[in-house]
Amino acid sequence: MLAGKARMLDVARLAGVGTMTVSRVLNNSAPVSPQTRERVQQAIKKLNYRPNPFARSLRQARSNSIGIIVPNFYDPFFATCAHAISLVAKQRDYTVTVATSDEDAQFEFTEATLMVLNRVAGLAVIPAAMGKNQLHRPEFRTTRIVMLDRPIEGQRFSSVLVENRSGSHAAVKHLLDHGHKVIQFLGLSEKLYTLNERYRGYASAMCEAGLTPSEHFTCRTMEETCILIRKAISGRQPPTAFFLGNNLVTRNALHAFSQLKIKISDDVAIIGFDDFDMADIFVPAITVVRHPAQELGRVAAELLFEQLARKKVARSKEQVVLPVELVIRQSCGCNVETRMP
Amino acid sequence: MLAGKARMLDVARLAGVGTMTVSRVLNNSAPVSPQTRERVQQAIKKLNYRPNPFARSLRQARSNSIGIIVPNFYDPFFATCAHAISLVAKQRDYTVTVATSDEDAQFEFTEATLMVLNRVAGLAVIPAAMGKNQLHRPEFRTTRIVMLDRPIEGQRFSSVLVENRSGSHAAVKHLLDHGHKVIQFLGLSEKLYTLNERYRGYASAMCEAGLTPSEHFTCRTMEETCILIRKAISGRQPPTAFFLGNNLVTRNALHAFSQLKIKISDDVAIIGFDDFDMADIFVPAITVVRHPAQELGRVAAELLFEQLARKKVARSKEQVVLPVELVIRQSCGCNVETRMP
DNA sequence: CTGAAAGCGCTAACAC
DNA sequence: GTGTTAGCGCTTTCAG
Repeated sequence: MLAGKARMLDVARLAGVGTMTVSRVLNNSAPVSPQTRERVQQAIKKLNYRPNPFARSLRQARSNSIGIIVPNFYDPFFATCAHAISLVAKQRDYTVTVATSDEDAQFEFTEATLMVLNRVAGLAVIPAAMGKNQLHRPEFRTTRIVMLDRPIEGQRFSSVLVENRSGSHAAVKHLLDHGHKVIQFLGLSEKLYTLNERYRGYASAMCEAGLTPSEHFTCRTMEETCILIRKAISGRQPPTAFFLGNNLVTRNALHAFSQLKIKISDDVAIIGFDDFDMADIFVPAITVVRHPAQELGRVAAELLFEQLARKKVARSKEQVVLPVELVIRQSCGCNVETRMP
Repeated sequence: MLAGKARMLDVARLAGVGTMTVSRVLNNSAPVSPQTRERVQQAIKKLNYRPNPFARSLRQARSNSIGIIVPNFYDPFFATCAHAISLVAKQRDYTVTVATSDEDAQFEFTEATLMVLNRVAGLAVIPAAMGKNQLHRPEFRTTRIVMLDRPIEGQRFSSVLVENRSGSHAAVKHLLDHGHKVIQFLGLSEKLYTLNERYRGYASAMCEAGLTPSEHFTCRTMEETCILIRKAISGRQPPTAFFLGNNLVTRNALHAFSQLKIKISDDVAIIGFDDFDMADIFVPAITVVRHPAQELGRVAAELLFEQLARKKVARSKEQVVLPVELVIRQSCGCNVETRMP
């Protein structure tokens, strides 16, 4: 028998009960006697019955589906988060609809609106960096939303973040322990919450060591980064180490160093925030602060489902902050022996 | 006025028409006089009316949503394809639900079934490599499905592929032009369609040059790859160049070369299939055959929507094959000058 | 514990 | 061109 053809009425007839009893067995929404339940389940199996999700959603005015909005899918970090969220959703028999904001709060708003019109049960969002966030608008008042990676200021939304500051602090401390005195922070944009936090972690470590922080926040392209680094290197107090704010900055910086014939860990030491696929293969292997991307998605999804289980939209916002890990390889100056098979 | 509160009846009353007229204006499903249409549109706007997607789907027995199934999201190639598909879907006012198969045909089947039960209008799939494909089963007879990147043998499904053979042929030809005589092919698995095709392209180029192909198809881990390469290098006819079947193999091989202290382009030349994020930053920069991942997703999505527009499920299968591009950098032995900003 | 009736919001089919 | 009727398949409500 083909799935999706039988209706609830067919099941009810075969089991010799009313449709409501079938519905109750399916949803555990009211007690059903064990014998009746058994008969109904037999009938369901026999007919290969599956409830029609639209009829159900139409009646209940909400679907068994959650929405995910991330800036893009190119950044493996975002892709990994999205994947982790969808794993949890699958586990709970929810489907997932996805959309990307391209870091634009306006697009994010459009996508979120569309999802709400499609009656998603809730939303998991990595908020767009550009523009004014719109998710606090009244039309989302009744929508459960959880933020990942970046919080939204002064709002009701729960969020799951990572230890940006302490992670950066530890990384910079490691560079200081290697004897570096002039360490520069390279960021992507002042608009990004994570970059700002990481800068603070960096700055506090520098200050504690009695050193002056120095930063460039605009490593958006390889060209820009190259120019910035060249200028820094040829200055009066050339940095002997760099702390790179995220994987995009790391990418740009690596390119710049190669262009400028600067040898990493001979000429300068570096540590990046956010691990990436080739970090351990690079020569020298790049020391990084590792983001628990998978965990971030998982926890956010669980938080969302927790909220869905509650009757009312929560007024209080929860914040979960996940630990990060300093993965020491070679670019920091450590001489870690690499394994030979 | 909050969206999603007004019903079609409210609009009809305000406009002084029947609900069917509203429906017709909304769907362009039948002619409506300009004046009436105008009145209806005014009412829609005034009430901020949005049709209820569930009621619509319930009635039409299908949703305005397509499903995407890819092996995983970690591989940027898959993520990019998925993104490109969802862009097209958005353009056509379709929502997208996603799922991953983990390269397992059984999981793929489960996810596809779930999506069909959720009445997706169609499916875009990068078929799982492991296990016997299940998408030809009768329960999918009425489902529009388009395959990307990998076809399914002898089935009714349209697919969008890339020029695996000729791309590989060109890459190997390039290595031959550099004077290499012993070139080895490194693959990931014989189970992967793409790897097999690329091997054929490699082999034909070798044969045409009067040389013997030589391959290893099991570069699944860095350790395995390392052992294979070491053995090859220390053999009687050590390869002076390698052609790497996909980005995972390239990754493993790069790791192995670094472990074995083999200098790329000094000791051996390499070309990889599939561009990757750090390829141009590596020292030396890696020459690759570039996959048009974005294009692949776009074309597949358009093919799918074309099929959706047709009344009946197409019996004939179409195949689109997209060109690839040899991106010459340095690992092949070319001395391409890198730009300085 | 169980069932019958009503109706969620929309559109196909048929009037006019 | 337009309106009326019926019903998609389910669950809420209320009555037993």
